[in-house]
Amino acid sequence: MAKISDPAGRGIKRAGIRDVARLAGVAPMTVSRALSFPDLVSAETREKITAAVAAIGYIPNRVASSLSSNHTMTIGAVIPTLRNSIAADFAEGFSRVLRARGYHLLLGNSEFVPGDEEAIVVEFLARRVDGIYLTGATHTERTRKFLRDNAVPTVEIASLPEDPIDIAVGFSNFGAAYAVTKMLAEQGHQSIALFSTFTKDNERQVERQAGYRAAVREFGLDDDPSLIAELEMDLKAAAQQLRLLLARRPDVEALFCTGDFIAAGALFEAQRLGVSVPRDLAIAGFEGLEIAENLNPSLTTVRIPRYEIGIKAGEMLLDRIAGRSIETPVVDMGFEIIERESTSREAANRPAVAGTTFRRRSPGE
Amino acid sequence: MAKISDPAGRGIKRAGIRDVARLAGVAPMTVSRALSFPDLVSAETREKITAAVAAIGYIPNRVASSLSSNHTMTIGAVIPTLRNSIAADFAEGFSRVLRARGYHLLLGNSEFVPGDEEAIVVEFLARRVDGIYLTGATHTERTRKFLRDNAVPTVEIASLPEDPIDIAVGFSNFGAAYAVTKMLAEQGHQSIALFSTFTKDNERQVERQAGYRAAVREFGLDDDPSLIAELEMDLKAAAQQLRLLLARRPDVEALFCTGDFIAAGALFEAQRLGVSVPRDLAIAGFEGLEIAENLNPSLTTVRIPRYEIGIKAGEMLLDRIAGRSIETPVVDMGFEIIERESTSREAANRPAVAGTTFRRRSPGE
DNA sequence: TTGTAGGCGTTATCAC
DNA sequence: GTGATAACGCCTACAA
Repeated sequence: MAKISDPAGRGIKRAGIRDVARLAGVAPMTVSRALSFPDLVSAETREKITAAVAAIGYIPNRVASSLSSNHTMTIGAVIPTLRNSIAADFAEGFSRVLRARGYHLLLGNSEFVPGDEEAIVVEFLARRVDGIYLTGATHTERTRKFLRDNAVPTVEIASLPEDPIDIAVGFSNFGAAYAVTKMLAEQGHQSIALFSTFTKDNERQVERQAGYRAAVREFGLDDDPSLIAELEMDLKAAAQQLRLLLARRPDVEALFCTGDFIAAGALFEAQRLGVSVPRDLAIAGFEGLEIAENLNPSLTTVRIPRYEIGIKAGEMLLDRIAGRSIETPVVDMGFEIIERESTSREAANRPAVAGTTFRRRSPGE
Repeated sequence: MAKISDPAGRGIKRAGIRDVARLAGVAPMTVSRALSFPDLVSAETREKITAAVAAIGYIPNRVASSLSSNHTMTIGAVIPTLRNSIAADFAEGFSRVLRARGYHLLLGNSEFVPGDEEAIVVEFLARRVDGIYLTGATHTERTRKFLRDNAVPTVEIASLPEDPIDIAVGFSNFGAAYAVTKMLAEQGHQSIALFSTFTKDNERQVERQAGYRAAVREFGLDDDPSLIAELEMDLKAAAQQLRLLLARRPDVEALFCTGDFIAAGALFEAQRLGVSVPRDLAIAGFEGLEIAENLNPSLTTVRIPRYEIGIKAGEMLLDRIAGRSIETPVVDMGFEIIERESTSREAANRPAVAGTTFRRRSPGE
């Protein structure tokens, strides 16, 4: 294999715009124009330059152009984790929009630690990103201040913050959790348990718990605190928590999980314990992952328009960067409850019930 | 909310190193040194500068420093997709190593299209990344040439390429698939089906099919081509293909899926069809996802050290960038077959068999 | 349509 | 230990 002699890149003098200009017999500025705005250059000149670029193997230096133009064509994205996470789906839609418009994504993992997020944001600012993408709406005061002081277009994803840093695209976590709990209540369940992931520094989970609690109050459901557990987004943790729950409250009738993998883990454990779903225990998930509709019984869940949220966020942020005015700074992309076998009262007797769906906007919309 | 007046960032004159220098009463060069190499500056000067930085709210401009120093502290990563993909796990380990050493990740999605990968790589080169991370070993000739000509440290992930661009970290896809098929054969299965994802431009899947075929030949198994299907990494597609397979070959005894989600989809469909696993059909997966051990029956699979591969790749690439010599350019991180209930001969009669594991290096190691 | 001058904000280099 | 100077490679602004 060809040995790469100088990893640091020193000593290798890459071709510059001057080299191209010399070969094409024009001024450097003309080369710059020919590459950025081909229409501003005569066809003849353009061809000479194109040929020179190809001959030399010239690759423009975007670092220099960024310094000069004050645009990096880069968006910094803070994402808690890519593992088992719908955050990856948001980011994927977002990144597709960016790429189509010549922007690239600089990635930072915060691991759900606001302090880490702050450090990442500062690093992004140092790199002079043109915009910033934050997952969720829980940030340190300094993060908010940095972003506003530096006037960096910023989009917050997955929530509907009351006081957004700049713009936001998401859905009502409160409303979705409320709707699921209400649905379970209307099916006659009185003791509805809640498995959520950790609420620390995660307003999405806080909102979902709040939505659950609001429904519990409104419908006069069992409000025993031992019906609630916080755990990792992890199948095994869900299995363990289900065993603990059944030990504490063997009479529990329904279980609402704020993540489909948690619901799946609970469902699998129920099967192992001989607890029939939905006959002995109804289970509902959250997120609308592909696996939900394939489980046996199929899983009732809330479909979040993950991909669409990412795309909308990308479009809005780029509009923002382009200086176009934003009609609504906080966009609610809604959610959809998908009722399937895991909460079907009939499925207790006859399995394989087809799922029915209906769409709701978040309350207050 | 505070209005951000100027999205493009113009008109807002950020504080520069000169401003800090003036306030601290030193030269700009001294400020630069104090921030990059605090030890080279007297304690007194350092304090004055630290105070000035805080007072002004100075955030250094890394674009300028990159241009000047010829280091961007950025690695460009090409990842086919973040959805349902172990590629996200590789990247997560990789990114953690980078961050600990001050590097950041620039992300590009190739969607498994080598031409797109090439365009992304060129863009990365234009941005003068210090290193490049590629998923897999299938790249266009031009991509390889660009990277070698420009002497950019490059790591290829997930395969063991014979002719690596620079360095590589992965495992033997061939060896792992061979081992699974062999295991099934030794359990007495004669007709073993294969569900893999698309082999087009994906040498990992090509290698896995090749490993399967090698075992089929070696053990004199049923080599009916209709036992093989290519499909998306998708539970529903797996369900559909299982129905087709059972229609074609109702006598099939075992099914090897080159992805755990495919295996899960097939397992769920088998349950719906009343096909008992493993009694009527043994099923094995690939990847070693968390879900595999939680299914009922638990799923036999191949554990890939996903996270570890990412970490090793990060360490090697940074070593490469630092100019340290690399002992082995292609590192095999091995794999581990995890036998669980879904292929257990005894589980047909008594369920809930604990999984047993053993570790193997790739053949030839 | 093309070219000239100057500067973007930092760091390498060498002198003090 | 500190500072002056000259790049880094391109683009903005203006001129021809």
